[in-house]
Amino acid sequence: MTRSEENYIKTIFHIGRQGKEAVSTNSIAEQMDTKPSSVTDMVKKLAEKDLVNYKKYQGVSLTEMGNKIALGVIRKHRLWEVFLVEKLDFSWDEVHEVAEQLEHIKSDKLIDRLDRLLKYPKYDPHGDPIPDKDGGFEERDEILLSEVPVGGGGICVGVKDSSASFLKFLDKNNIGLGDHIQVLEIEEFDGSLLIGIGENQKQISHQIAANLYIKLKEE
Amino acid sequence: MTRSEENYIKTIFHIGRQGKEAVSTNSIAEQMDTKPSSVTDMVKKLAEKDLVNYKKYQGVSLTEMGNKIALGVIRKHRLWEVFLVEKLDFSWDEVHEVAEQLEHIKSDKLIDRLDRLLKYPKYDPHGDPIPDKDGGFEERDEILLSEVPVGGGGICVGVKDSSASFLKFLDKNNIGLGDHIQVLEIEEFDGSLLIGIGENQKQISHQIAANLYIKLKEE
DNA sequence: TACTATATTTAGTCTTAGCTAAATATTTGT
DNA sequence: ACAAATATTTAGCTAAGACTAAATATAGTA
Ligand SMILES: [Mn+2]
Ligand SMILES: [Mn+2]
Ligand SMILES: [Mn+2]
Ligand SMILES: [Mn+2]
Repeated sequence: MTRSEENYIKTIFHIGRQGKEAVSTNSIAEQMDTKPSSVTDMVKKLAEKDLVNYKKYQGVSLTEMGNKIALGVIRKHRLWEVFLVEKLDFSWDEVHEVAEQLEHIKSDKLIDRLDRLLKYPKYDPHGDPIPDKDGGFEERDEILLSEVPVGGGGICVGVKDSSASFLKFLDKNNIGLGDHIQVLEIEEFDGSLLIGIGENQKQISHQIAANLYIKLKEE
Repeated sequence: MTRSEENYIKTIFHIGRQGKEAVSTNSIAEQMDTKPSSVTDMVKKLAEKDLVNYKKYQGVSLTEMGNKIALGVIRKHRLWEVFLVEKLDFSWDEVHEVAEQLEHIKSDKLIDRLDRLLKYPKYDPHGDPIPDKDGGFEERDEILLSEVPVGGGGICVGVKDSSASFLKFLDKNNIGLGDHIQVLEIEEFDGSLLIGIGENQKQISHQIAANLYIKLKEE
């Protein structure tokens, strides 16, 4: 597997998660910041290697093998992100780019030992689950803060948008993973929310709420 | 800098160390397991970028800039090797291949933090010095065990050949960095040596002795 | 249903980094 | 000093992975 092939497979996996129809050529091109024609070329090569199912004009989906590889790359990406934060004191908005490179390093032993060093973490710094060696996931049932009704609440366990700008914004506003959040009011006018976070209260836009995952309080 | 360019620069640096004439096309090709014609192509490109001095048929040498880059890559390589051994319990014969990949990861912050995590090591697992951020070296005055006269000795501080097979051989024979070694006898016939190592005595071939660096006892 | 807009593929080109075979320069031995 | 051996470069080819422009298929709409 070349670096480029791995990036395609990973992208197809990510797009495929939400909405389970076949993934379109254009959506891959957009996500990878490349051109549709380049995608077509690569997709043909991946189909040749039995990593994707592909029928001209009908989009593409991962085969069993492709899925396995995607999960392997994602595992590496997220473990490296944990490493950068836990061992090298990177902040959560700095890790993605570096992990994008590190995810392509080839050594099973390296990744197993890294996993051990980090004490087998289940989630990465953005709250995304880390597949285990066999591709097994920890599915957490979580809900976007924007879906929580007034009076409800829970613990903030992840972000949907993990762009540096969003993450920095959260830092600036003292919102982080592990925080207890209550929805106190929802504004009719613009959908903004008044939330209780720890001891404090804050007004946040709908946009923000739509990018925070909440694990509802067990009852 | 592409990965390939970095590898060429690094190789030119290493060959240039021993014997300070210009480095020949063929020697680069041999070292990199590639063809002389490919080397010529790449060397032209590097000359274009002012990383090497190159005159047709006259060999090649690194410019100031090329030297800087070589030292940067070597620094990364050796720091990663230390990381693998110290933090992930790799053995010294397993680290090279992985470091060969890791040395091309691009992030100044990453390498600085790694350096800090490892407590600013001065030498890698094979006893090779690690350049600091500015390319500064710790030159140690060391000598091959094969050059030590009978009666002399010191501490084993490095290996010249760091192939896995040699390193495994040393492990098997309980010879490692930090060991105190005395030359007790040198056999006329085949140049083999009787050495005192710690409390024990051992017979080793000239070949072995010619690949162990010794720091002579201060007097 | 037919026309138009959009999505996708094809054809042809480019760059990087390799290769082989042939040409040319340098070095060595007599 | 010169011929032979060796080293190096040039010329031309290849594959991966991109791109643009043109062709074609699909989808949406009147
Ligand atoms: Mn990431
Ligand atoms: Mn990547
Ligand atoms: Mn992440
Ligand atoms: Mn080393």
